[in-house]
Amino acid sequence: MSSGARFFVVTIQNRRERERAERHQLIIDAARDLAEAEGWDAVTTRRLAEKVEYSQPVLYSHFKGKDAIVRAVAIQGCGELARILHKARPSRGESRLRAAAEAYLEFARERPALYDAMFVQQSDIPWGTEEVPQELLDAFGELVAAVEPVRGERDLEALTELFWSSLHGIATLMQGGRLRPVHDEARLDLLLGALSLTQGEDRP
Amino acid sequence: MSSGARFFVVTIQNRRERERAERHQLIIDAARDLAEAEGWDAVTTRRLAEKVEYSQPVLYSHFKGKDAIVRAVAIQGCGELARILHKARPSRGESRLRAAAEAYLEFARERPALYDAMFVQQSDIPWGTEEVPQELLDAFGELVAAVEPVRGERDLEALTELFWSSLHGIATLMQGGRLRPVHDEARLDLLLGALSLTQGEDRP
DNA sequence: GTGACTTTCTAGCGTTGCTAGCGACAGGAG
DNA sequence: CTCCTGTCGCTAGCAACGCTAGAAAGTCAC
Repeated sequence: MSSGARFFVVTIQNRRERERAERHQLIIDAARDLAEAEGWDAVTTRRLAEKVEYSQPVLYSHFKGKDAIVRAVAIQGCGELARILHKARPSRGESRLRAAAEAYLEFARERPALYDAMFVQQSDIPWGTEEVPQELLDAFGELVAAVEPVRGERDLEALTELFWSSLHGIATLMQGGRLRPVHDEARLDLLLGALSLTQGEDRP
Repeated sequence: MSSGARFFVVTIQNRRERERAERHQLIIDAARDLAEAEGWDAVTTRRLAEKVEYSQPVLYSHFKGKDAIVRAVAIQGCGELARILHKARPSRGESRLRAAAEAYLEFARERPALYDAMFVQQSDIPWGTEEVPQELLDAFGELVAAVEPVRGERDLEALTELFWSSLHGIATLMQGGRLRPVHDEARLDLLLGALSLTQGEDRP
């Protein structure tokens, strides 16, 4: 086997790997689009296969199962959320905390299916100490940065977890129609007021 | 048809209705037990029918479908949560808000499947203005009562919604393993401190 | 007993996630 | 050019799902 032939083979393999990677992403995108258009119940392996114009078994050559596809969508969604939070900058007179909160809630409201895959549907994404996907760390990092200015003497990580939890609770209960839309504004104001280091004089 | 016969018929119908009601409850209990033991994925109509020792179609003579069974479990779960919150009284030096929060989180932790049916799985339970189940109003009412002492000048209903949202966010993210257990205590302390009307002097 | 009515079960439909095993095709060897 | 080999994607099918039609069993007044 000549080195030329080897080189040839390698480039062919590269092309194949590239095509495989493209198809991999195609599946993820199709699953996300289908879920956002018709909800996760509509995302069946048959419909997904039809959408990417391959047969079902092809999906299983890329992902271990349907759960793994949802997980891939979720992780990429975290990357997107991180980007959105990073771009969210306070307008005049607005706190960074408020800008982040509003961006987070808007994301959850506008992309409910994606949000669902990320934070509601239980998946075996390793959130613990081991091998957390970078996209997740990025998103959480953005929240930490937004909380930092109001941290005071409080534990930054715990405070960020509380901020995130509150936003998550609001987002999911709203999505389920369990909160009264009349209070949307007041609820957020109360959260931001409560988390901020005000001494109480600027509360209504 | 004599009046005696009519009376007889009526009592027989009463007995039948009573037996039907008992079986109705039996199905709900079986579904809840099965879900709590093995998760909602394990609650199939076949397994449920087997557990109540009837065939599948019997389930459909009581409920419109599987969703309706889950909904019934959820509503009764709300009643149970309301009772637990009502019994939750602060111990020495503890605020009522903290007692309620701890009881709520303990409920979510100890009965994750039940909690899931109540507040996570989307159902068409009418949360809006029309025909909200009484159990739900009771549970929310208990939260309102717990928030009232710290309300200050703030809108009581919006503040309660925020309190509930924060607890719900903490509960669900914890359940998914998305929060670090190390911060469990600090997170709750921060929430209670933030929501209370402290002037900041008692924050660490 | 008999006939009408209710209740319950058997059996099956269409769909789901997933997989075994076949056929087509590309690339290297002679 | 022809054969061989290994990769690749497809067809077809499995078990389990929610749900339902229609048969079978049971119950009651007469």
